Amino acid sequence: MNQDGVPATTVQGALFAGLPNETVGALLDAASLRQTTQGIALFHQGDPPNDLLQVVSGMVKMTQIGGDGAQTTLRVMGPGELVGCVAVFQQFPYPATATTLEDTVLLSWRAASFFELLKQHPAIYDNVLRIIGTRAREMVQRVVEVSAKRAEQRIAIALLRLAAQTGVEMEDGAEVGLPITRNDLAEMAAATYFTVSRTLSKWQQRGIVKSGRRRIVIASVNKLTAIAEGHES
Amino acid sequence: MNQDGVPATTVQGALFAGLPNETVGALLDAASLRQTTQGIALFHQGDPPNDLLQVVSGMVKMTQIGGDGAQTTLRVMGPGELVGCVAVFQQFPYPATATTLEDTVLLSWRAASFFELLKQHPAIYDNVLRIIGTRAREMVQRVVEVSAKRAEQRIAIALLRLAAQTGVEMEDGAEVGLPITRNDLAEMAAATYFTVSRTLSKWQQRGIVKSGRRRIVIASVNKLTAIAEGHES
DNA sequence: CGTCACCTTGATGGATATCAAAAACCGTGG
DNA sequence: CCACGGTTTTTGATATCCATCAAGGTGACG
Repeated sequence: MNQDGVPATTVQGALFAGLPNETVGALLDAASLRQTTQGIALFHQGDPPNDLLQVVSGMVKMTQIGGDGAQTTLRVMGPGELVGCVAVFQQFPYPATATTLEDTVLLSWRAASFFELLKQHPAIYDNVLRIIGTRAREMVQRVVEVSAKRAEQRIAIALLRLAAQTGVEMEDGAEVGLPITRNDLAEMAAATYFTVSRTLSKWQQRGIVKSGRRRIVIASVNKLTAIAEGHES
Repeated sequence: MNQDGVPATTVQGALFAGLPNETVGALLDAASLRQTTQGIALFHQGDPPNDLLQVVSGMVKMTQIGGDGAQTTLRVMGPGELVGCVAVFQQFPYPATATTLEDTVLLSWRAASFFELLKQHPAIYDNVLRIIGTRAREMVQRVVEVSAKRAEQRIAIALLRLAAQTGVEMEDGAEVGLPITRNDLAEMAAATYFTVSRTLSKWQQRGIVKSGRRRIVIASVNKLTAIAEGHES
């Protein structure tokens, strides 16, 4: 891998944090590169967890589809994040489907070879533990949000999170850095796209956001944060 | 600890699974016993994560209280389960408050001494990783439930989960094994106790449950499961 | 037997989903 | 450049779920 043009010094992500160069090298040697276009499913909910993936560039969303057909987006993952890590370590079927939101490059390890690496380089354990622990805390956070907050707040939270992950500064605010439909946002916020549309319209009138087709600019992060926290007007 | 009357062979819980006797002994030696009555807070949301706890007997519930005062019960934990494990391993403030639901006995490790043990007995890592990974998967599950299901389904799910954790067989069904108020159930199901009361009344009329003051018996697990899965009448 | 905690039930309202229809937008192929 | 077709978005009307408010009932326990 190193000779593939990915020098170790540019490697980023919680998996590699604080590891000696030798271990980083071993990880990279065992990985393969995977490139995809937008809209590709990296794996499907229910598949056996054969591959551990790390986003190098691009974005991936994790969605679960319930028995009744309702889609829930669990999270959106960007560069440096591990996709499918809990499933791989626990050898459970992937609980959700991973879909690319744009052209995406990934590092990929076969589960078996990753376990091999873990055995040889126990230092990786710490990072894995940290990553999974962080994942657990994030999900706890989401449970509370969905349980206790109203749709408008959840939409604000989802938008702010997206902006933090992908936002690009504009002269008139922060624009979400990838094309996003009302429906995408609805799945992230546990609402319908009707409600999302109405909410964005209302915010636009108040000058909090500017939105177009597949495009949202946050004009006032402060006001949106206030809404997210329940300090409603 | 061994000499305190808790022979290693009776130790249970995912933390000890598969460990050599020597390691189990070291864990027990480093632990202290903690006994509490019902209704005691073991730690509070926001406290520094000083102690790792394992339930030996009894039940503990984890609740988070939001800025607006709304309580959400994240989960109920029984014998063998680790309370506060993610917070301790990540050294983050406890995200929720742990309260005993009945008289409870716990094993307790100070965070520092547990990390010491981890270093000396790396085999524990595997178990910790497994426990936290399982926690993460459970929380993902909950996100989907709360996002996509209706109140009646969530109540059914909460009841079935409680029965699985604490249920005792009766001649007329499975009784939830601890006193539980409508309000408790409401916090678990992200609903109000009014809705819980109405729902239980309806189910009682249909012969699915029998409920009294702080007491619920599931007369038909099958029917309740059908409701939980959305196969409504 | 009074008091407190818990539970039930009804009436009402608000938030949000659902249904319906049309408008805006965008890429594409003529 | 323009017309077309599909996707996305908006907006309105309505229905539904569930929270909220209000009032009283019921059981446990000192």
